[in-house]
Amino acid sequence: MFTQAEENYLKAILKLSGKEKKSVSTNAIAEELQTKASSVSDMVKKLSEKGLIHYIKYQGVSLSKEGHNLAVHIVRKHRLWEVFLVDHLNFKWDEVHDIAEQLEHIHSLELVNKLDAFLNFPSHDPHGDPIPNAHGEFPKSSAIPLSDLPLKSEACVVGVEMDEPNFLKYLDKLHISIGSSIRIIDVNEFDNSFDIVIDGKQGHISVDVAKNILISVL
Amino acid sequence: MFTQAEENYLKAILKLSGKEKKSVSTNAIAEELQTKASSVSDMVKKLSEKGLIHYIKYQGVSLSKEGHNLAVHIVRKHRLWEVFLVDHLNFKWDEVHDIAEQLEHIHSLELVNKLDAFLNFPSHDPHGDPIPNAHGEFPKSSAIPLSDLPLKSEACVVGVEMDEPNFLKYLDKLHISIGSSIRIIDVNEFDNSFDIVIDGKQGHISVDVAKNILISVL
DNA sequence: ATTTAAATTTAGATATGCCTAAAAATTATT
DNA sequence: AATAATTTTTAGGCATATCTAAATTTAAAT
Repeated sequence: MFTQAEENYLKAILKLSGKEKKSVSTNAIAEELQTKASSVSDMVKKLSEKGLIHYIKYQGVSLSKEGHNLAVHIVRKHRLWEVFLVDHLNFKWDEVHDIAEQLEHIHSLELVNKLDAFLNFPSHDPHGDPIPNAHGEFPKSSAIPLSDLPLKSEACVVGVEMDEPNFLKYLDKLHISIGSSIRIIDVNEFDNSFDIVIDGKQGHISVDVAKNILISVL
Repeated sequence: MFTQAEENYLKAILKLSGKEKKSVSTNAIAEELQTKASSVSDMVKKLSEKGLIHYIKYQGVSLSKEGHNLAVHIVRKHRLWEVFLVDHLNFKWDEVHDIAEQLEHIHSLELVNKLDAFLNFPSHDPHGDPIPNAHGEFPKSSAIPLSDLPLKSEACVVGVEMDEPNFLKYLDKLHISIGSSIRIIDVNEFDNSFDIVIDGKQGHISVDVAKNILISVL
């Protein structure tokens, strides 16, 4: 069995290595986990000894097969619990992250799979993030950031890149939610901000917001 | 915030002090938590410094107001999660204890109360144990051990005193479950075993089993 | 009331996971 | 290529939570 600290490191490495599975630096992990590089060095040594990551001093780390599987499983748990919290306990999408951070460390394969079944095998969490299935496979998606959407093209909001409650609450205020229809009418050269239409109504957002909204072109 | 270790100690002290709230010995706690008396001494000192228990060296411990509230809250969480696991995820009553032991340490008052509402404010868990409400009040009950039931009186099974999977599975085999109607037809002097009738069918159980079945006289 | 036995506490170790500060290795700059 | 800047690692500490073994206190027995 693994500790919560170990699991959090694996999750961070999975996130940082991206789908290209690039090698991750000590500093990047420290930044992601809001800790010190020296602490990362310690932990990375331990994870390497346990065979969960590949690690060469000064060269960064990458997940081993086992480490990858474990990290994906934790992501699976996190996202399934988020679905439960929002769909069944009436939490809002900006309230569930911290609770799911705790729930993802509950150890019971049977629990995860029964929860999955109870939730009807959801493919995405309340933030539009893909949920890996029991075999660790992610549903494929063609989502791109709203900031990459060509002018005038109609698209559908399918997710967000950021879980910060303040960002999510801001989207609520803008009436942007998953499933919203969205279109860019104009890009303002001055600050790169966007004039948009959401579900028929006009609006205006910054690049930073546009970058963190994921859409699927219709 | 408190650590899981601290919470487990408080829960153990609550259990051992009983409703008479008697003082609990170091050794009893060590036995309950399957640890060493020296470890208990260390922890008890810490809990005392934090104001969660009253502690006089060599004289045992008792819960403070705050410690009692916290312990009851953990019991509340444990039992609510058990209801969720059995009623919604289709776990059997002998499978939920270990998972609930983990879930009880999730920190979020909102989560507990929303879970409570989702479950329709249950008064008892799958083992018949009373669930304290949001104010920490237990539903009152007149349950007694089956071993104390007078001969021939009809009673209803309302709970069990023990969560060990082997015991619970044995009850399943005997077709004894919460809600079963039960009656003692005879007590066998030789080994104090009981001849019983469960839901109309005859059976035979040991004292140890009878002591761990809670009933309510009709 | 001593002695013996049992329970409890302290002392000293160990393992985890984190920290600061200093050293070492790598990368960037001139 | 040598120096500077950055990154990463080591060294040494600290807090939690546990342990064994020894010392102490309380309770039981003669």
